Amino acid sequence: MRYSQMLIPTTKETPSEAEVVSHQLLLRGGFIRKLTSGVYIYLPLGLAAIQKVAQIVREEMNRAGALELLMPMVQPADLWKESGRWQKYGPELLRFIDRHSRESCLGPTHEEVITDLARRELQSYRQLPKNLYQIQTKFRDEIRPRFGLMRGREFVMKDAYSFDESDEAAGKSYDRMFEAYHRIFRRCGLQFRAVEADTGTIGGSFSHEFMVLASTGEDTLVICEQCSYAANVEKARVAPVETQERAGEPQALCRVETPGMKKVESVAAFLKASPSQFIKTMIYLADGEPVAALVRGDREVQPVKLKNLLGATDVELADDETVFKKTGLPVGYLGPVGLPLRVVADHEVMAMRDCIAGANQKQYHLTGVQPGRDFTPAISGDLRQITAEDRCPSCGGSLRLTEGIEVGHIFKLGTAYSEAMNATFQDRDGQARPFVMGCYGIGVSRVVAAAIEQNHDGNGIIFPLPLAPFQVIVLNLGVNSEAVTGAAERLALDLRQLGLEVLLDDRDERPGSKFKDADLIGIPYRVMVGKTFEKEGKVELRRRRDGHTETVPIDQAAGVIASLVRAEFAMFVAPEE
RNA sequence: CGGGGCGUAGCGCAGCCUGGUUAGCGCGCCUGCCUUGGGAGCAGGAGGUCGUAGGUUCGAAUCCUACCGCCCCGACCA
Repeated sequence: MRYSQMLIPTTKETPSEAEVVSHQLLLRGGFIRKLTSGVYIYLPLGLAAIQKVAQIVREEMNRAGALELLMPMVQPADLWKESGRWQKYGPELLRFIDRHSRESCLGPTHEEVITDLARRELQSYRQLPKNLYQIQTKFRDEIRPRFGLMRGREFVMKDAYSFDESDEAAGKSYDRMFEAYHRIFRRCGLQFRAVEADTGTIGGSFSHEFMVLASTGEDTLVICEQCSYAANVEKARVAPVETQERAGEPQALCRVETPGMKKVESVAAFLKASPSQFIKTMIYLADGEPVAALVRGDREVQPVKLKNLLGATDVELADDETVFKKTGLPVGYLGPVGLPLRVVADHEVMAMRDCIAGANQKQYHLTGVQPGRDFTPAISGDLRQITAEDRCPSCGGSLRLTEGIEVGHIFKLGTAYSEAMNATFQDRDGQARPFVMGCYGIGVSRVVAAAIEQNHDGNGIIFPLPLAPFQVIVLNLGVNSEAVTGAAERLALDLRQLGLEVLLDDRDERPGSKFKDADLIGIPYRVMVGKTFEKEGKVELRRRRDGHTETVPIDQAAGVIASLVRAEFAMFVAPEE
C-alpha cells in the first residue's frame, strides 16, 4: 500500500478532548475520528488494527470448536420481557419504537436472541454441546462515555454463548473458553491476567475477567506474588482471621463523651487508641433499604461484596442526609450496639474485642464493646476490601495491587436464561431440560486501546507485531532520485512477495515528517532507503520498540526483514503450540 | 442525573469582562521558489451562518433568555 493513496490524517497537536494516551494517539495517528459522544469512525488504519484482533479471536474461537454467526443489532422488546431484563437492564439499553409501534432496542448483548435461536433449533442432547459466537458492533448507552475506544457507546465485541446438557459439560465449555482466551491475548502480544470477578448484571454463578495490565485501567486487581491467584478487588477474598486469645476479662461497656468528633482518626487520637480498635459503621442502601455494614476502623467496605452477601441487586453508600432521614441517627456517632437496622459485619470485626464504636447518640462513643456480647449481626462474612498488606487467600503469599483494563469476561450462566425463556432440549430419557449456558465476551475495539495503553512512548504507538496495521513501513527518502525510488519500490514489492504487510511512504515529504509519522502510527519495522543507499547501496532497518538499527545491503534487505518479522511472530504463539 | 467548563477557519486557540473599521494568531491546506536524514525557509493565496433561535441596542462574536452539542468530576458499567 502506498502512503500517498492511504487516508492517514496524522496531527502534530493533541486534540483537547483526549485524556488518556490511547485516545490521544488514536486521534493523532489518524486511526479514529469521533462522530458524536462515545461513537467513533474507524479510519483505515484503525479498522486494520481492529481486524487484526478480530482475526486472532476468530481463529482461536474456531479452533476451540465455536461456530461463527451474525445476529441482528435491532432486537424486539418481547424477548427482553421474557428474560425479565426489559425491566432490569436500565437506561443503558437504548430503546425505541418503530413505525408499527413495536418496542425495540439496540442490542447491548445477545443472550435473549441466542437463547431464542437455541430453543428453536436445538431440540436434542445429540446436538450438544454448541458454542455460537459473533463479532459485531454493540451499542450501550453509557452514562458517561470516555477515553475514546476504551469506553465508547458503540464498540466492536466478540460474544459467544455455549449450550450444554449438564453443569459438568458446561464446566468443560467454560474451561475451553478460559484456555482459548489465554491463547487469544497471548497471540495479541499483551501482558494480561485472568482474575476472579464479580458477575455483574449478566448474572450467573462464576466468572473470570481478562485484564490487560496498564496503569490507566479502570479496575484494580490483586495479584499474588507467589502463586497464580489473581482477582478483582471487588471479589478478592480476604483470608479469615484467627480469633484473638483473650487476655484477662473483657472490658465493660462504657459511654464516653467525644464532642465534635466524627472521624475514626479524630476519636482515636482523642482516646489515644488505634483505628484498628474501632468498629466502623457505614450505612448503605440495599435496594433502597438501609443496612449497616461493619468493618474495622482502618478498613474499607467493599460494596460489591456487601451486595453479594445481602443478595441485593443494587447497593449504594447512603449520604449523610439520607442516613438521617431514613434512620434518624446521627452520622459520625453510629455504632452496632442497639442499632435498629439490619447489621452486616465483616468477619474480622467478630474476632475483635474491647472495641470502640459510636453510641448512636450525638457526641458520644462507646468503649469496651464486645462483638457477640453487646451486639449480634444478622450476617457476618467477607465484607472488607483487600489490601496489599493482606496475605494471598489461596497460598498465604504476599499480594500486589495493580490496575487493569478489562478486555474479556467469561461467565457460567447456568440455566437462568434458558429457564426464563423456556429453552429446553430432550435428554436421553426424553425429558425436557433447560440448556446450561455460558457466555464469553471480548471487547475487540477495546483490545486495540488497551494494547496502546500498554505499548507506547513519547513518539507514539508501539504496536505489538500481531496487531500492527502494517508490519513494515518502507520510507522512500529520495523521491526525486530515480535510483532511490526504484530501490524503495522494489524492496516493498519483494517484502510483499515474502508475505509481509508493507506500507510504502512515497510522499513528497521531508524525511523528518516521515520519521515522525512512522513512529506515531507504531509500525514495528521501518526501512529507510535514502542517503546510505546512494552512497553504499545499503538500507537502514530500525525496530520501533527499542530503536535498534542495522544497515544491510539492499539485495539482502527483504530476506533479513522477513526473518526478523517471522522470528518476532514466533514469540506470540499461543501456549502449547 | 448532580456539579464545573467550553462552543470563533480542518485542528489548537486569542478576541467577549468594558458592544463600534475589513474578526485575528499558530498548525494544516493551495500556488510558486528553495530545501531534503527527526514535523525547514521565503513569497503569495483560499478558507468563517463567531453552535442555533429569539431579545436588548443606532450597532452584538461581545450583553440577556431559551435550546442544542461537546468535554471534565461524581454516581453507573461487559
